[in-house]
Amino acid sequence: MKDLFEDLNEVQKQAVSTTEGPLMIIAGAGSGKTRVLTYRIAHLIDKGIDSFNILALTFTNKAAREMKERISSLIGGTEAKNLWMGTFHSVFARILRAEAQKLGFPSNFTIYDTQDSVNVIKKVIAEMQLDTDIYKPKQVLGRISTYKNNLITVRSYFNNPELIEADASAMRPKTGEIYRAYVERCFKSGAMDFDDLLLRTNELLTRFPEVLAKYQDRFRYIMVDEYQDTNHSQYLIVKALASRFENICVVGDDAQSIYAFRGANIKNILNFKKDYSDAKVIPLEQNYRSTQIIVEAANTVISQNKEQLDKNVWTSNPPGDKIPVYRALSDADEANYVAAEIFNLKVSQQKKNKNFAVLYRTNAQSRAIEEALRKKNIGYKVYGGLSFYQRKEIKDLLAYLRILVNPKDQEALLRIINYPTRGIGDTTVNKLIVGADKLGKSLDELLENLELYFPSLGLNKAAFDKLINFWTMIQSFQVLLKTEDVYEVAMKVAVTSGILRSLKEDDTPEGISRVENIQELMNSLQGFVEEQKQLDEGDPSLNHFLENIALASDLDSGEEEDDKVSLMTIHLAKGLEFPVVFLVGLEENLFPSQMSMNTRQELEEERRLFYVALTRAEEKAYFTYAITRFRWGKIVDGEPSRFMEEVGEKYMEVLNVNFVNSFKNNTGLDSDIFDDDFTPRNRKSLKPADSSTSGISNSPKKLKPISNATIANPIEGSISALNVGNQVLHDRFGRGEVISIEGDPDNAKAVIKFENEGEKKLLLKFAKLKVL
DNA sequence: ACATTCCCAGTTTTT
DNA sequence: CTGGGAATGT
Repeated sequence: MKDLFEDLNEVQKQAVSTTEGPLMIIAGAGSGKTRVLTYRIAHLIDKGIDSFNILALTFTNKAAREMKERISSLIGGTEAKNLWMGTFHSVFARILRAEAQKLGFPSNFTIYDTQDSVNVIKKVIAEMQLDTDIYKPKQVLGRISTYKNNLITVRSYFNNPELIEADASAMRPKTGEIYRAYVERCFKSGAMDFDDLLLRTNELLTRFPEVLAKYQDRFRYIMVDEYQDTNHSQYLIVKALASRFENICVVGDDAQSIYAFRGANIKNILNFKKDYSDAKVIPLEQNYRSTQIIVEAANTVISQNKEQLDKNVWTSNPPGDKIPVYRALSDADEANYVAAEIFNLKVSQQKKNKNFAVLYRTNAQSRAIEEALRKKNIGYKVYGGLSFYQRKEIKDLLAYLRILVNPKDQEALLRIINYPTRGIGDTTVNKLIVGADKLGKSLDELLENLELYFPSLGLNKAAFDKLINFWTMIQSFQVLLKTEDVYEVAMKVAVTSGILRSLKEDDTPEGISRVENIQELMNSLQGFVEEQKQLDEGDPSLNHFLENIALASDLDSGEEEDDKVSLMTIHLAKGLEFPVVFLVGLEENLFPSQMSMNTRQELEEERRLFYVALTRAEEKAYFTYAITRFRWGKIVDGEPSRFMEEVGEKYMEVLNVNFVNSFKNNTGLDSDIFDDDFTPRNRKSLKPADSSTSGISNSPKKLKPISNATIANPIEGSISALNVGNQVLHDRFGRGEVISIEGDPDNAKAVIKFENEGEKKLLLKFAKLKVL
């Protein structure tokens, strides 16, 4: 057995060896957080603590799996066998399965994904005959989610005049009613949504002290990763479980909190010391991942945030390259540049595809990149977006399987009762629903005894027969499930239900791919069965399979071995690292997103997101932005993201802004601005980047007709003509006067006194200034 | 009851 | 431009 401490620096050692009492590890980006966590767990077990008594909560399944593997390789798999490590959602889903009856849920409750939840809300809104323009299902669900994450149950909602008033004054007075109906419907369906997994756990631990005691006693050592992204509901669970032994270790980085939009509360980490007065705090500040340029650039940006804990992330790594900034003419140009650059680096530096990641703010941005990579025959994988299990054909087949496990799952039942079409139309289904409501029964109870209820439903004979046929088929699957494994059953379902047949009728490329997807689902079912059979305590049940995929993220399914460029949103990239990272779409209104510029808090979260993105890079980061971009089928103009301005020219190398022209046109500009630093080396950097790399010329003359505003190069229009004393107009800050100009031409900055915003120092190549 | 067409709204991020 | 949902036609 190796010495666990030999691979660690002093601070890390301290973090690993502090096993008793509350501990907060503030782990800067790339500071070896995962290493500390895994070693700490290994150390605990090494010390003789039974792994049965350890609970480790991670943010993704992938992180959990990787950490488990690393622990196993440190101390051997059998030692760590009983360790509970997983996401909040999966760990507490497991506990809820064991205790569900106490809460009136079946132990095989279904887990609704967001789509399911939205569908339920839609139906509720329709039944209440509310206007979906006012009650937008997604928004309503978001509201409900916020309530749940803050432990506001339906009952406490109606006891809280402030909440009722808030919804009323937001012109949505029925929100509470929808909330009530939604919760009731989920309960009747034996279903929990994502938020329920946490909310119901809280309910379980509060209402049943003996249950709380049981798990408190079991989990004597608790670790929480990514603590900055826990929401109130999660916070309370951890607090309750840890309150007996207080051996709680939380790890996080407030600078990387990027999930406020789904209820994460950064106060949890900021207030840890208040919650546990004897808490130790250990900061991990040495970054082992990135070059100095990257670390310092990231620090510079994040230092603009007001709300944060003091820390000083540093690195002893080499300085590395400056961050190239590519100004693209369009999203396609941007994508071509990225693809060309990847191609070049593969040739010149023998890099592999998997050394690259392209990170973007929104999933929709992947398209252009994909196209460019395909053209150059560079293998890539897109993570996130529409995940495999969210595809219609997959959800359809899964709905059949869900019914078998939990016949009360109304969402699933309604999805398939007439798919593939079998003559059970809306009229029939509505009669069923109304009848079920009147009789106080669930749909499956009606179908189970249809002869009995038939007279009161007002159905015709034809409909009756079709329903009987349908339900008989479902029953036959249920019988099959008792003897056959889930793969066999799923195969039978796909064939007998007619799903496969109806999909095969469609021989368009999309149709063919749908059949392939079904095939792939079958493969994964087969893989699941085999894997579970091999495990000591494997559980090859259908129930278990469905839970796995309900809580799986797209990150989990990747075959790591493949040599592919990774394309993903920044959110998904959290916790990952790549030698070379392209940060694309750095434009105002895209990143930062236009939805997130209303309050300082929102903007600070975007800034943290930028920090996360930049710190994923080990050796080299690139910034790109496009001055025009296709968005919802239209071309829209973009201007450079403020985040580049915030990074500062010190760390960036602007590739392709045509300064030569602006120099020639220079008429009244103070000459000493250029005299300073205009050495040959700098002159070289002033040239536009080699346009052959992008395949598109940078020359303004060849610009596609875009709007006038875009053709007016901000540099030509501003630097050359800009003098101290000029009156200028800025898009965001309004009118102002130029106080001074400084710096070399490609990085000239001006201090401008704005009428309303006061004095600001702006990097001219990014500030879109209009001289008045 | 079902298929086809047409229109519109939406893009922030996810367990 | 896409996908969902309504409207329309058979």
